Amino acid sequence: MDYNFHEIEKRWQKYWEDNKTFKTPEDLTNPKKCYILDMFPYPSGAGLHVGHPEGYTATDIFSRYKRMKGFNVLHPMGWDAFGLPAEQYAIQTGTHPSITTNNNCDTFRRQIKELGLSYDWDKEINTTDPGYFKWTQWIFIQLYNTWFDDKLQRGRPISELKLPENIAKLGQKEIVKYIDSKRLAYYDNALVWWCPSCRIVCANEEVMTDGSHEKCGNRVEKKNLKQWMLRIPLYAERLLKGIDKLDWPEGIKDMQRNWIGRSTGAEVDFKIEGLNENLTVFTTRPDTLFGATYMVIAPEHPLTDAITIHDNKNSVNDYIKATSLKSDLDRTDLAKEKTGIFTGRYAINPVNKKQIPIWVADYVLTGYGTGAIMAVPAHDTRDFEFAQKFNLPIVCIQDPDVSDSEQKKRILDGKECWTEDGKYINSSDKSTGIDINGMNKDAGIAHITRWLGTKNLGTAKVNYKLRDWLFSRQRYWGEPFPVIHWEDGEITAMNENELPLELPKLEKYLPGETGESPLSNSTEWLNVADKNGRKGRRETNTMPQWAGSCWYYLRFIDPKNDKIIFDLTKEKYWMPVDLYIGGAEHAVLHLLYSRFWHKVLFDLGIVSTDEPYQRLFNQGMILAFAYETESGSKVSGDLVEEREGKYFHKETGDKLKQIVAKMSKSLKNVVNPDDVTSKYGADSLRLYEMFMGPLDVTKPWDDKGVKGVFGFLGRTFRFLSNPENITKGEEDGEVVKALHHVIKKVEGDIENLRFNTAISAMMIFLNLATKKGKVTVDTACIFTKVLAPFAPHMAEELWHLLGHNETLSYEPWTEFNEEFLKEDIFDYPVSFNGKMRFKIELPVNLSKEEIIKIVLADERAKKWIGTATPSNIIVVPNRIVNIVIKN
RNA sequence: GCCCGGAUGGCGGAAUUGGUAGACGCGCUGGUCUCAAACACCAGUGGCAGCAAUGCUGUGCCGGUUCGAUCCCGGCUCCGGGUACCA
Repeated sequence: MDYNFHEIEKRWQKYWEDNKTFKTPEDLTNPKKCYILDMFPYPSGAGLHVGHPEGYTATDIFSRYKRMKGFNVLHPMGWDAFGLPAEQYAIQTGTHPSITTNNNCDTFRRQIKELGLSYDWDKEINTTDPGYFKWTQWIFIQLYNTWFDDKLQRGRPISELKLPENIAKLGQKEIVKYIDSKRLAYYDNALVWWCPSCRIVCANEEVMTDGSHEKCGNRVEKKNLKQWMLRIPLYAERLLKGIDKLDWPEGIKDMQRNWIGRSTGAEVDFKIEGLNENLTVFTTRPDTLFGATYMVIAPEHPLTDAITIHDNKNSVNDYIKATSLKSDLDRTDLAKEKTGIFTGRYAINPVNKKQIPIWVADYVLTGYGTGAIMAVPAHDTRDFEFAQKFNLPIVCIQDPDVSDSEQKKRILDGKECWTEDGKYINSSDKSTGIDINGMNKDAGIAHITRWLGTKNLGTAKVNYKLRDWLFSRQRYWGEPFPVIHWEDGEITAMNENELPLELPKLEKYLPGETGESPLSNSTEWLNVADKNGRKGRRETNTMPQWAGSCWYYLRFIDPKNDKIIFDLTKEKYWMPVDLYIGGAEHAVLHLLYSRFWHKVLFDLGIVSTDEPYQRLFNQGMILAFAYETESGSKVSGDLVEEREGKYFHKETGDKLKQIVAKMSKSLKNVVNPDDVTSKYGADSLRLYEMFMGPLDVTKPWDDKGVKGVFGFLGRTFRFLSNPENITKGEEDGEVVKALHHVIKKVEGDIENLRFNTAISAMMIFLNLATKKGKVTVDTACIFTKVLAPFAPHMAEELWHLLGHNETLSYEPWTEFNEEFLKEDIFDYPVSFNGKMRFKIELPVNLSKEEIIKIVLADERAKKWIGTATPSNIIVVPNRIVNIVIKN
């Protein structure tokens, strides 16, 4: 029978849809549950890319396998549909973004269904649906009404916030100010990244290291605007600790840890000469205080003006002005030539009472630590560079642990920077009574920190790189904030029963040049009044795209609930997500934001788990072949021709080099899943994407590889669909062994997401079966089930041809039998000095002595031993025999 | 600079993480079928030498540990990802 994949796939897709085969079980008593989630796509106008099916097929295989293993499976799909492209299209054409979005969703849905992915479409969600974003707004209100109790390390309702007595006395305005200062969501002036091209504010995370906007590549600027911010740093410690328990790739965990950027040290107070103020610095190396020869404050530091003495005012102000004009790109420029200016004033080093100059320099950042540092040029590379440039003293206080005596001398003389450990020198002072000379780093830090504490000069302190999350965008196509700014300055959140707050229809979608969102054009929507006639204005910013994707996995559990965000019993049953697969580009942002919201919801008793995603896996990118000339210029794919495995330019005839690059329109090497499906079928596309290589690595698409798996599927179908090949009665022993081997291999590989080797094992089995010419019905059925998660359409068809009337989606997975896998004989490799020379078949239960005896008696062994005497013979049972001969 | 990851045939990749390197697939070569091609099927395929048996060599480079190293340790080179004046 021919492998008519078009007909087979269409028929089974219809069957699954008509029968709602993949409807999520309602019965929540099955203790085996599995929540398998994909990172839901942004439905772009271009349709599905071959990168999408990679992750989707992986979760689909896992889902289908778990169903056969008797699990209740939740496997949903939806659309992260707020976003800039639909809005920009609206600006150009006037088409409402919801129309564009719905069209794109239709395309995506059709394409995904054509891949035979086993989603429960009754659970489909769309972040732009008011029934969905009602609850996004609702969560924002929860954040607004939550404060973080530092002692208990958890979020609590704002109603439980106790007012300090001194605040309570100050009156309503100060009380509100105090409460607002504790809310997880707050509204404030913020120096923000502004993309003049997109006319939009960007989060720190959306600005690339070269100062360009992630979305459009144009350069961003700083702008001071009123913005909504979320206090994610309060959860830094929880977010950091939570990472340890997660079954995530170590690399991703490291990236999150680095992003959170915890560092321990101390805050130290320095007295300022002639000012009744302390200058507080944060340092990770309080032990190096004796080497602190100057101090630096950020240009934006609040004390800058007070510290600068009269004579230096002009020069310092000029410097501050110059740095503020610098874009951050220049400020973090590669050259990083340090600049700075002396304030004219001195601080007192607490450990030795020495006067040290205070400088202003932009290599000290205002947003980290206290915005001021003590500079230890001998042991910090940045300070060293600065001190050299401005001729500031460099005092070495650690005897470097280096063997090179010249280098050692340079370091001791302050001519070279030493950042490693070493025993302290020059680190004692009679007037203060401290002496850490001879100690090493750990002891020194502990000693000095303790001393600072007892003298009230400083305290141990932990700092994080993680900053407040800028949460508003000057955009139309996003969730409106459920808040009102009243004319008297009060800000209130809307009542939960007034949600959702929908977007107004607009004539024009273009944002203002000044940073005003397009919503400010909609006066009717914008202006409100309360029952007392007090006038107010709605927030014109909208939420960033992260908002909808921060919690969608929760709504999937109960997507149609219009009474509450989700049913708590259902949440308790399904959470946490057991497997989450998506691209590594979300390693920090989405996953960190999402974990933050989840923890807040957990603290408020809304969710039952502390972490949302128990197991995470990142699929690698799929690249494509591209071609370039010897000089390295790229050649479009349609201008390349292949001759005898070599590549040439069709027009110039030049020899071309095959390289691997991202798929791009300009290189004409974009692979469209629709083309692959129509040529080879969805099962082939699925199988190829899984067979290309390990799921997590980047790998190039190769059309010829699709043909390979297509051939395998064709052979499988032709063999198993032919009744002549299917027999009754006892199965051949070798086939039984191979069958159980493939069951075991596939099972283990699916659990570990190693689909490429699972497929290879199935190929090996089929090769054996075709060689044998026939298999029993039982074997055919079992192998069909093994294949089912990977090539579900064909497996259903075979299952049907083998005499079944129902879907095999819930057929119990056949457990492999270890008995069948046992070997009686092992083919021992015999090696001499580690080099394999010949093999010898021996029963598996022989003793070492017996093995040695038989091997040494072998003619081939005699040849290799010759006249020598083996000095040692190593026998590893059922592994190897190694004979050691010394010459 | 710092933090991760990687380097195995012509290509994608396997190897129970110390025990037969190159599974499986692609490509290539030869053959069967065909008027021919495509499809399908059979055989071969790391490199070098040899008609062959077989031998030598081989997992980015240098060195080490070991009876034995793709795997462990030390030192490099190159490639990919993240991040960056975070004190």
